[in-house]
Amino acid sequence: MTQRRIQILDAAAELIAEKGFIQTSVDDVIARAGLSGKSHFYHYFKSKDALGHEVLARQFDLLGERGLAILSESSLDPIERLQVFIDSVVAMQVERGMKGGSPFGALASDMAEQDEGFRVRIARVFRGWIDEIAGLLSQAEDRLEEGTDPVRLARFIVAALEGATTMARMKRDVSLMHGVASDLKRFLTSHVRGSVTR
Amino acid sequence: MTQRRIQILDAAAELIAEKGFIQTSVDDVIARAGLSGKSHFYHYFKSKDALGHEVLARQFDLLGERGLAILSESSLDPIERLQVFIDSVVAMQVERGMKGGSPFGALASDMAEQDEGFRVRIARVFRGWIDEIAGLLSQAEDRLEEGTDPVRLARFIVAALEGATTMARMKRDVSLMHGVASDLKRFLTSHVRGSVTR
DNA sequence: TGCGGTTTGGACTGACGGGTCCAATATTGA
DNA sequence: TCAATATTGGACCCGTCAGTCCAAACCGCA
Repeated sequence: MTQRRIQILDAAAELIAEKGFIQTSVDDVIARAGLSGKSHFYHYFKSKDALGHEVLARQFDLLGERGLAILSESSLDPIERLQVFIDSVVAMQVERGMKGGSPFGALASDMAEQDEGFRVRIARVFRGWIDEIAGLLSQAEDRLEEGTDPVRLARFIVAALEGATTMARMKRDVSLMHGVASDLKRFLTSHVRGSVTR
Repeated sequence: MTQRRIQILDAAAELIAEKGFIQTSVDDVIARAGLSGKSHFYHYFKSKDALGHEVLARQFDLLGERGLAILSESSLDPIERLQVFIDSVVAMQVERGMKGGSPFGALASDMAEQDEGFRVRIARVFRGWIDEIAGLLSQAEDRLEEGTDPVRLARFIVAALEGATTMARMKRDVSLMHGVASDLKRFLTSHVRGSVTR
C-alpha cells in the first residue's frame, strides 16, 4: 500500500529527473515501477499532476533531510557547514552523471510552465533552501563583514548553485560544477571577517 | 518569404519563452504568427524540431548582438562594460515581466531533454557567452588580482545570472534578480585590483 | 465449496499534436 | 488569355497519452 506508493514515487522521480515531467508518461512510470495495468496506478494517484506534486514535495523532503543533516552537523561551525553543504550539492549532481535535474529548478522547470500550482510549489522549495541557509548565516552573523545581509547572501548562493547545475548539465561538464562551487566558497569566505579572501 | 519566416520565428520565440518548447504546439505558432493552414508552416520549416533549432540559433544571434553592442561599447573600460552588461541581462528579464525564459537555459531546458542536438546547441550558446566575457576580462587582465582566471570568472558570472533568472522566474521576484546582479557586480570588482570591495 | 469484496490486467476512449495530402486559389510568364 | 508553377486552406491520418471501465483472478471467510 504505502509501500507501493513509494515505489511509484521513486520511479517517477527518476524519470522526471532524466526526461522532465512532460516527457514522462504514466506508462513509463508504471513500467519503471514494475506495475502492470493503469488502474493500479490510478488506484494510488488521482492524476499525473497529483503525482508530480507529490514527487516534488517528496524530493524537497529528501533534499531537505540530506541538506539538514549537513547544515546541522554541529561538529563544524556554521560557515564550514555551509561549505560542506555546497560541496554536497555538487556531489549530488556529479553522482547523477550530470544528467539529472538540478536541485529542483531544471528538474521542474517544465512543470512550472505546465501549471501555476507547480510554479508556486517550486518557488516554495527555493524559499526553503534560502531560509535554511540564511538561518545558518545568521548564526554566524557576528563573524560576517559589516553590512552583509544573510538572506541576500543565501539567495546568491542558491542562485549560483542553481545556475551552475543547469549549465553543467547542458555542457556535461563536471569541472564547471566544481569550479563554480569553489568560487562560490571563496565568495562566501570573502564575507567572513578575518578570513583570507584569496 | 524570408519575411514570413521571421514572423514565424518571432512568434515561436515568444511562445517558447512563455511556455517552453514541448508545450508549444505547431498550431499555437501558426495562430500567433497569423497564418492559417499547416502547409504554410511546413512550407517554411521542415519540422517542429527544425523550427526549435532555428529559434535557438536566432535567439543566440539576437542576444549576441545586444550583448556585443554593450560589450564593445568603447567609451567604457572593460570592467564597466561588463557591469552594464550584467544590468542589461537583468533588464531583459524584467522587461519580460519575469515570465520569459532565462537567457537560454530555462527557456530551453526542456528542449535539451528532448533531443541531444538541442542540448549540444544550448551548450554552445553558453560557451559563446562565456567566451565573450572571458575575452573582455582578458583585455583587463593587468587590472585583475593575481591568479584570477578570466574563463573561470566568466563561467561564474554566467552561472550566477542563469540561476538568478531561473529563480526569479519561479518566484516572480524582481528584487531577487536585482540583488543577485548587484552582488555579482561586487564579486566582480573584488577581483579587480585596487577597487573597493565594499 | 461457494459467496463477498478487493486487487489486477489490459482493452478502450477521447483529445491532442505532428505531419501529409490535395484541392483551390493566386501568380507568373508567354 | 491560358497554362505552368507557387502559395494557401484545411481536412485528414496516425501515433501517443491521460484517464476510464470492466472482466478476470485473487483473496478471506463460512
